[in-house]
Amino acid sequence: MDAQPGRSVTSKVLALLDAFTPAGPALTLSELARRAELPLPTASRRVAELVAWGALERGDDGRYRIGLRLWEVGSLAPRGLGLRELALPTMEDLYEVTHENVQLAVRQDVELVFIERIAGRHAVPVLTRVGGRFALHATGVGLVLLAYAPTEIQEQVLTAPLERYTELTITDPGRLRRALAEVRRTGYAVSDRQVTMDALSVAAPICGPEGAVVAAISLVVAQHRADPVALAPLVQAAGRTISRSLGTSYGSRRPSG
Amino acid sequence: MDAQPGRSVTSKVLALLDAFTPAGPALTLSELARRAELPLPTASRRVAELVAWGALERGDDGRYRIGLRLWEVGSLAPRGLGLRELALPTMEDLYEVTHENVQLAVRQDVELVFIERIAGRHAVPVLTRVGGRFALHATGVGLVLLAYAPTEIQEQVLTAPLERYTELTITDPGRLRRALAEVRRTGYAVSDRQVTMDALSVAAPICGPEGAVVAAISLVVAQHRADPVALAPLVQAAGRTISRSLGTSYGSRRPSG
DNA sequence: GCCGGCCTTTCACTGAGTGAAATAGACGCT
DNA sequence: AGCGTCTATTTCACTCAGTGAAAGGCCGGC
Repeated sequence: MDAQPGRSVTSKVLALLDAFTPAGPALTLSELARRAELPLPTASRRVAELVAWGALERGDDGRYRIGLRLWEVGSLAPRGLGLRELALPTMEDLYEVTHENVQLAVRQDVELVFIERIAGRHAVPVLTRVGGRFALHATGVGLVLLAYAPTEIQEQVLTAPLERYTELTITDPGRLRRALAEVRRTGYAVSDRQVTMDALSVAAPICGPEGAVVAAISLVVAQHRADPVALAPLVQAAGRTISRSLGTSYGSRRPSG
Repeated sequence: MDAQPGRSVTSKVLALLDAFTPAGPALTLSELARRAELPLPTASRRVAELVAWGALERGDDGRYRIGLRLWEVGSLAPRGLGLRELALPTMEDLYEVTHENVQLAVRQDVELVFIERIAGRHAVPVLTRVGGRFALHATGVGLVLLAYAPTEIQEQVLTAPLERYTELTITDPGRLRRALAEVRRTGYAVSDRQVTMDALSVAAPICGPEGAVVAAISLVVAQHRADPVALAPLVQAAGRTISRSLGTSYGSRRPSG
């Protein structure tokens, strides 16, 4: 083969799936090939197989989209829908009591992924999307997930530049390190206007059967009417409730994130 | 290669993903190889690549599960999370008004797939699972999806044996054909104790921008206190509301299901 | 000790996958 | 009609990624 050797067929197939993003969920074959860095004929053949299986779907407009079959398989992810199913009742309780945004997230490498969100119609608008990613160092859930992450992950985040979202975002590694220690000491995290200047979030850890932190839950409220200290026990209690349900089910053991 | 020629690498990778089911979401490599009908070394290599990418995750127990990365990609499916996001507010309204189970489903080939469910704590327990499949001929959503499906799909369902769930399940092709005509005439479907003897569901279609039926929404209520004729307008209105939001967004055009 | 599961590595073979090039359709502009 | 640019598919000869039988390694149970 003339192409750069060392590229497996599997990696090409996965690169095609990787080409889809929240910003561009519908792509032509050419776009797909460009993003996956594959020659057009190769992309054409792999895509045809993916469509035949249902991993991709071709719309009337000729563009390809992620297929329902892939969504079905994805829904079997324990850290995705599995976690959501267990957490949702508790999240709804938290929403009923506060009528504020409730968020559930897990860590994937050095980022967080939002698993579920209950957005009150009258609550602060949040820009997060279920299935979307975000940096660990700014949000409440992110601080919790980072505080309890393995050391090597923490170091990776602390040594890389910390993106600034507002003037209150922690971008100094030393300050972040102290903030994480505080999270571990108190058992909850507060992100005060570190993502947007109008919002504040309070987050607590969710633990798996072995006691390791596998997810985080948070309340996002309008900053001006927020009392983090009053909200913390509420969020922590929710976290503990979900941790308990995790202990009794959750497939079985925790996959290493 | 000694193996049966004609099996592409891609098909093997997809077969590995296919091995996971709601009943068995955590598999050892050997189980995985058996279900995908692959020799162990082959499965081992493909699985290693899938794990490296994040499509699969390996737990502390050595079992493989669907990975979060695959859930992320799956969440980009327009007919999955995309549809859910658009429909959820309306579904919540329907729930607030009735406090009964609200279900959202789409058709995939000759079955239906549940996209979302709001299950009231005090409502009839339903056995459906988000991401789960079901036959088209019994449920309310199924009857709607089948009534507006392409002729070849209808014929496929009508000529195959119709599984019986209760004594009221329609298993006669002629009767089913008449039921579907009635659905098309009235614009809604009623499944009266055709899945379980305690539940009744009323369903209405959801249409895409081109007018084609792309999904169905239903209320599932306890049979003894149900009044289908009273519920129908409510469900139909919800269906129309969601259809309207579909017209203005939904990525763009409808993929052929 | 020995067997039954697990899973990974070795090694020589070979056809599935390859991509440049050619083909062909679909649009827009002049 | 003619040209340019975008699409996507098909052809064809080459070759290396993928292959699986067999061997090796690692637990636990008996």
